[in-house]
Amino acid sequence: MREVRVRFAPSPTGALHIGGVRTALYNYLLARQHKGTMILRIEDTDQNRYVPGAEEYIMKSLEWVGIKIDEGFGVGGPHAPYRQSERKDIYKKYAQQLIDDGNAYYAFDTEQELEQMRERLKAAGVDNQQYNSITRLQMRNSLTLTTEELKTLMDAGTPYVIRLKVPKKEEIRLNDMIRSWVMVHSSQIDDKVLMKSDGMPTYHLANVVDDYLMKISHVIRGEEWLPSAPLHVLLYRFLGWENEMPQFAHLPLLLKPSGDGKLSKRDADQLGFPIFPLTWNDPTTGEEAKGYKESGYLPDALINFLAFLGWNPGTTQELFSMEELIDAFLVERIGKAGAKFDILKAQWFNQQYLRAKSDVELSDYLSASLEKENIVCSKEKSIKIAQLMRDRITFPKDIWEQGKFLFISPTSFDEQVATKKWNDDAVKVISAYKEAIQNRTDFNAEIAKLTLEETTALLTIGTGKILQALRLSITGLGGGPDLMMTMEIIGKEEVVKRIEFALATLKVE
RNA sequence: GGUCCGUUCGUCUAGGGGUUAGGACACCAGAUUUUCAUUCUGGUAACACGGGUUCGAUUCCCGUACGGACUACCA
Repeated sequence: MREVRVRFAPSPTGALHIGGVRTALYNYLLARQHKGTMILRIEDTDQNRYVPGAEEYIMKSLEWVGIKIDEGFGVGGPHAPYRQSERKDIYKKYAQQLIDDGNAYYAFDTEQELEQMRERLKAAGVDNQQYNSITRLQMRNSLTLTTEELKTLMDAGTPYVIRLKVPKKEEIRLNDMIRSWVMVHSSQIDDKVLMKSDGMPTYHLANVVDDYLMKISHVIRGEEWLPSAPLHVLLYRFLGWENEMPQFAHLPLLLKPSGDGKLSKRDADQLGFPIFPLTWNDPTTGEEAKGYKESGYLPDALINFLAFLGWNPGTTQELFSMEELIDAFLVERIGKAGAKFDILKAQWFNQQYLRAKSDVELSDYLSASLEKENIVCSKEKSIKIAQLMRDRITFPKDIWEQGKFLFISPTSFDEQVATKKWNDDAVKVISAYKEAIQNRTDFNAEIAKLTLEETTALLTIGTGKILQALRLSITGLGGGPDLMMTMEIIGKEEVVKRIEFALATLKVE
């Protein structure tokens, strides 16, 4: 196998879509597995769609999920520059070579003329209204114009494009690593524009030229490129690079959760989950789209989830670190069908990864939340809380959000629980219990429990009967983590105060 | 419309000519938790359809249906 060199080649037209992250991931896994090179190339040949900040965003996103770039944009390397807009002259040279060899030609048709052609063909009942081996003979291009006409147009500076001269009748085949042989007849491919009138190449030319020059060994990209892949094969051939042609792998698409179709930002917004790795402030619309990071997803969990969308190791193992993914990854095991995006599964992965964190790490998450709320809390206490909450959380912020009552006394009480559980027995026990713990000089979960048992035994009321009422009086809620530990964390003084407030506020129906 | 690609539980998928079609998420039930969550145990649930080939097809072939992608001087 030749040296593995793969590239991730996004367009800086906005934030990096989650599907793009998966594409980058698969490229990265292959590169790392073979001790190869991961290259980042910016495909910004469409000047109109360039969005400032997008390049920066892409790099930051890849960094966050743990995809390291070995060579390319922002890093440098032997094939710089890695921004296509800075490689104009290179493409021009190869476009010229294609023209010289008779594999491409100049075309002067205006937008209106192209439109007219399509209309005409449509009216004539032709299925394929494209610029091809037949229609090119009726258009204004260097194949139909005389040498003088051509010269006149050129001298006058008439805008033109360079089009590929696709052969009339030929079977073009391509061996895709995921789909095996794909065959397309050349009559189905149109004479694609290679160089635009603004002097920029189109994706097709730039892509093939760069992949060749950068010695790319595998092109792993989205399925949307499959229909034009034969065109790329043709370009490799015309340029004389067929032997250096990379291997192709066209990835199945990420589909929206309900119904079918490509996963879009709109779907994600509607269903309330992120579509971008990092929060993105769209400079054109001014809109802010929350990212996975800011929503509390851990990068490792996201990666694990994404890796399994369209790929699996063939075993029952589900949890994979990046290192394990690198080991296990196999392009051949990538599925063919599109995968629906299921945010619930992503959350499950997040939960798994969150739980694997140490108490100290979890307590750091809590500290971050507390800082925002201007609440001071000792490290020992926050570690205790982390231990208490660890099996109950999906996101880091849950420690705070589900444990607020540890810091804030209730001002209201769960009504349903109050009606059901707040009765004479409960009031009796809780009042006595309050007295009992007030008389204790020391206090912790163990003592809280013993005292409660003593109290209920004395009053001959089952502990279980009043426990929820006690919880209600202290937290205002009907459910939650271990109550004794909760009391220990809250502390005796505060527990007494809360019970007093509950006793004064809650009435027996 | 045309071209290309695809189709196994609701979802992600394993499997592959003869299997009780396996796992995970979700869902439901039971146990544990003096609550809720966790955890554990169990359960519901799938080979799109029609023809071939074959002793036998979910698996191979061909159609059909359905879905998707592409069909720009966008990538």
